[in-house]
Amino acid sequence: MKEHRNISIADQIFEQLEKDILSGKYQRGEVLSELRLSKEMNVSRTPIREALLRLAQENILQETGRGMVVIGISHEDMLDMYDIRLHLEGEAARRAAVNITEEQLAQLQELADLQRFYINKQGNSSSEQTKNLDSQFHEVLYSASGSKSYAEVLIRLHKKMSKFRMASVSKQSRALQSNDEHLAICRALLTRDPDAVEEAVLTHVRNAMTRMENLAVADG
Amino acid sequence: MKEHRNISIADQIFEQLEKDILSGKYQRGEVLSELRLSKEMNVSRTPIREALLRLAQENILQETGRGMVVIGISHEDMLDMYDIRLHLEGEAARRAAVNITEEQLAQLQELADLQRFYINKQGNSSSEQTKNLDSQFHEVLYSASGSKSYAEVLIRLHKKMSKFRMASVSKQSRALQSNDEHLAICRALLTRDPDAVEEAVLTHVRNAMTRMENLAVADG
DNA sequence: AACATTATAATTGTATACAATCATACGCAA
DNA sequence: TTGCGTATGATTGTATACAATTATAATGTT
Repeated sequence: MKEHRNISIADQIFEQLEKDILSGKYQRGEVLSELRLSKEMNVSRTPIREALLRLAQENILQETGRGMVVIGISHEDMLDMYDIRLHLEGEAARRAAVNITEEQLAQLQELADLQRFYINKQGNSSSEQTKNLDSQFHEVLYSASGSKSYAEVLIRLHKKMSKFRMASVSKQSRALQSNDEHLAICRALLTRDPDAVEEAVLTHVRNAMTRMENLAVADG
Repeated sequence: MKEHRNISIADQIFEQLEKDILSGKYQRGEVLSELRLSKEMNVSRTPIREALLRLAQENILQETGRGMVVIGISHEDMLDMYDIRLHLEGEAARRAAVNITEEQLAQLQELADLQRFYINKQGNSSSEQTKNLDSQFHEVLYSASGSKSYAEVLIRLHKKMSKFRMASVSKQSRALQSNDEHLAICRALLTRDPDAVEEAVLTHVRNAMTRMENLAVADG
C-alpha cells in the first residue's frame, strides 16, 4: 500500500533540465527562456516554469530580470559540499546511532544488499538503479538521526551531489567500494556505538571525496 | 543603479503564508488548498501555487496527494539548526577571514552601523527593518567565505530561522547585544585572523541560541 | 438501517490567454 | 553615417479554462 505519487510533467522537466545542465548541454551563462524550452520540449510553459523555479531555488539557475541564466555546479562547489558533509555527518551519525529504529536498520541493510546485487549484475541501466539506491540509503540514514533539520540539509546536499555525479561515468570497482562502506555503516549501526558509526560514516564521505578527485584527475 | 527586482505577487504570498504558518494562524496538520487560499487572498491560483511549492521545498509544507499540509518549524528544529550552524560557521568564518574583500568588509560595517541606528531609534516598524539588516549582514558574511556551497547552505538556514524569530517578540536589549556581536565580528575581520573571526562568529551563534532559549522559557 | 453504487463537488496538473515590461531593430532625420 | 524615436517582438507574471482524478454526498436496494 505504497503512496504512489504521480510523476508530473513538471517533475520530469526538472530532472531532464538538471541533467542537461550538469552534463553540459546547456552551458554556464546560457539564458533559458520559458517559451524556448516549452517549444523545445513540447509542453506548455506551466510545468517548465515550475521546473525552472525549483532549479533556481537549488542555485543551479539564477533568476535575472529576463530569463534564467545557467550557473551549474563546479568542481570546487563539489569539494565544498563534501567539506560541509564532513562537518555535519559526524554529528548526524552519532545521533543515528542512538535514535535509529529496527525498521530503519532493516531498510538500510536491504538497500545495501540490493545495491550490491545491481552492481554485480552490471546491466546497462543498472547504474541508474545503483545511484537511486544510494540516494535512498542516505535518505534513510539521515532520517535515522531523528533530526528533521539535519536530515533536510543533508538530503538536499546529497541529492544535488548525486545528480552531478550522474553526469560522470561510474566504475564498477568504485561502486563496489562505496557499497562496502555502506555495509560497514550498517554493521556499525548494529553496535549502537556513536564512535563506531561516526567513524564509518566519515570514512565513507572521505573516500567518496577521494574517489571524485581521482575521477576528476583521470578526466583532466 | 541597483537591480530593482519587482516584487511579484507570488513573492508576497510566499512571505505572507510563511508568516501565517510560523505565527500559528495556520495550524500544524491543517491542509491548505490552492483554491481556498486564492479566494482568501484574492489572487489567482498561479501565484498561490508558486508560493506553496516554494514552502514545500523549504519543508514548511508537505505535499500530499491532495493539498499541502502544514508542517511548520518546531523549537527542536530551531535548536538543531543552531547546532548545524555551530558545525559550519566556524569553517565559513575562517575562510571569510582570508577571502573577504575590502568592499564586503565595508558593507558589513555599514550594515552593522545602520542596524544600531534603527535599534536605538526603536520606531514601531524598525523591528522589521532591524531583522532585514540582520539577514543582509549574514548574507554578506557568508558570501565572504568565498564558497558558494557554504554560503548557500548557511543563507538558507539563516533565512528560515529569521522568519521563525520574526514570529516572536524581540526585545531591544537582545537586539543591542546581537548588534554588539556583529560589530565584534567586523573588528575580528579587520585583523584577518582566522582564529579571531571564528571565535567572534561562534560566540554570536552561541549567544543567539541562548537568547532564543531564554525567550522560549519566558514564553512558556 | 446498512451497504453499495452512482453522481456531484473539490482539487490538482496542464494549457492557454492576456497584460505589462523591456529590448531590439528598423526607419527617419540631421 | 550616426543618433534618436518609435514600433515590433520577446519575455515574464498573472488569470482563467479545461481535463483527470478522487473524495464526498446522495440515492436506491436489501
